Amino acid sequence: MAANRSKPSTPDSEQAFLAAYDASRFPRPSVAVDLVLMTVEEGRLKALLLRRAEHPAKGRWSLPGGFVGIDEPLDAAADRIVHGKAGLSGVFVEQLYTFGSPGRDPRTRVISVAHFALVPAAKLREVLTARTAEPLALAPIRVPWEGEEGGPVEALGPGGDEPLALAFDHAEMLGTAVKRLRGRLSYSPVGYELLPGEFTLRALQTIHEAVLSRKLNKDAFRRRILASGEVEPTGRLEGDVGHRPAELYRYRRPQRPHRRGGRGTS
Amino acid sequence: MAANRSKPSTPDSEQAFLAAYDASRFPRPSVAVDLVLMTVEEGRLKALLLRRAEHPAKGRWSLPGGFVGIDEPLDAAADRIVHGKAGLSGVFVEQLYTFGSPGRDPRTRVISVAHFALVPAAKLREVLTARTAEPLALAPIRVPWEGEEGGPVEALGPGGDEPLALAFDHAEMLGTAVKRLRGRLSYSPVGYELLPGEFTLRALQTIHEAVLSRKLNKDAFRRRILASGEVEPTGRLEGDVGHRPAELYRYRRPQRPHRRGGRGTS
DNA sequence: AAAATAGTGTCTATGAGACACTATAGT
DNA sequence: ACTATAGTGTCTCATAGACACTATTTT
Repeated sequence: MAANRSKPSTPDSEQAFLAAYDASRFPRPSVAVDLVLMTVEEGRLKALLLRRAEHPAKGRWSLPGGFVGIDEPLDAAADRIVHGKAGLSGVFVEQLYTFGSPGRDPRTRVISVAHFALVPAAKLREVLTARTAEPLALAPIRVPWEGEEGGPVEALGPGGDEPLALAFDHAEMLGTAVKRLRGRLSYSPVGYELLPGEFTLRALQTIHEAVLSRKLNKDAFRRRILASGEVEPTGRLEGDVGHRPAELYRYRRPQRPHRRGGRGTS
Repeated sequence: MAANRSKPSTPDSEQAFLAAYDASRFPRPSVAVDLVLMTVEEGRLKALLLRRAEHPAKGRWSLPGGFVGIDEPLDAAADRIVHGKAGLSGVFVEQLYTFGSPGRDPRTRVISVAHFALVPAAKLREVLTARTAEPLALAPIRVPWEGEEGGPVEALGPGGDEPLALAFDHAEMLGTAVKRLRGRLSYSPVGYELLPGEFTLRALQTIHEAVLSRKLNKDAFRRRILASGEVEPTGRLEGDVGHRPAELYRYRRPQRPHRRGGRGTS
């Protein structure tokens, strides 16, 4: 095992063990936060990527991220990336998984606490049009597995077919995010985070279908959503659609289900 | 924000951002792994705790843990704690959540990647009897919330009613572990990790009931488990039970569903 | 009027809870 | 024989898929 050399000779002793791992006497890793900013646009699941202009992994595409400040909570770091990098606010952010293989970053030992964020397509698209100077892309995700099997996924280029070269272990991070999102969708009202304030049930269904990569039954979907009580009709109808307009609904937030962590910092 | 002082004056630039966070120029946190070793014994969910003999949090009870070696993968560190601290092998270990509030450890900034592990009661009880020198306890967990609501939980003393004083944010870690375990149980064959190789369906049901903190329907439970194909009869019967003995079953591992992380390292 | 999608009613298949019943080892 | 639990068969209820049908707006 990798840690044997730093292990004391009395491995059964808690005190000796902790003492041997005295934080000030051993090298510490860097800790970063990476963000999987996801949306659904044109019926496809997409994620925000950034082309790396510098080494390491120069020219490859990576998730937005940054190192965690020594006095900064993890969720504050995640919010900082979301705000600073993308100018977004009020989006759903949740901790995802921590990636810590030695060698995942060639510079030094970097442990990255991946987060995922859900943003309505229009909001995320604004970021791209506002920041044309930066090499940003809203890349469609191709998921090579069914259900919640898991594993790395591909991000596709603007053509929509050729996969992009991803930096570090970011294909795995993306895959973990998709897996989590699929799991959430089944029992958690997380689809609304990807929609504007008012939406049609058809739009909500499209979100679900894009995330799950499978068609859903229209009738059963409507019944299930309406029965859940998560949604309430606004009385208004969508307009300009060339056919019968659907009613607009809004999400009834039960008690602000956006869990924005906030363990000690604003 | 906590990180503003280390933020460059051009926050829109990815390159400047990363450069400003150059890992070698800023203080790094310590990274630890803490383990929630859980079992079900006498129809109760229990966790392994350790009484801290030294500062900080001297005299309080804490989860077994340790710092992560600079070249050590996170899952290897978790295995090391499980093996070294408890002498256990072949148990189910899974990454849980990363806790990183500044101030959660009074010594220094410590970010802890919590893991949870599932161990059959007999196996975990052996550890306690083998290591009487160490202040270990297998504490019943009292969960003050329903379903998968989440939140901190209490660990109870040997009397089974008075709560133990827990160190750091370990009540939250325990709560997160219970929440995860409850979620898993519904759709993942994780209950078998808490049982010996052969078990009766009644024993499996007891596991489920203890984890979920609610009674389950006997008939529906049997039907569901048998229909799942996760289990196969051994043909043998339990013995010495003062009534009709139940048939013993064993878990049919489909393709070794124990996911033992292993991201790049053996 | 035609096109296109919104929205509703009904039938069916499936899975869980409820309940009653039979089966069997130990005392 | 009695007790306690194992194990089975059947009914009912809730939910999802399938399908047919009606409703309404734009062109």
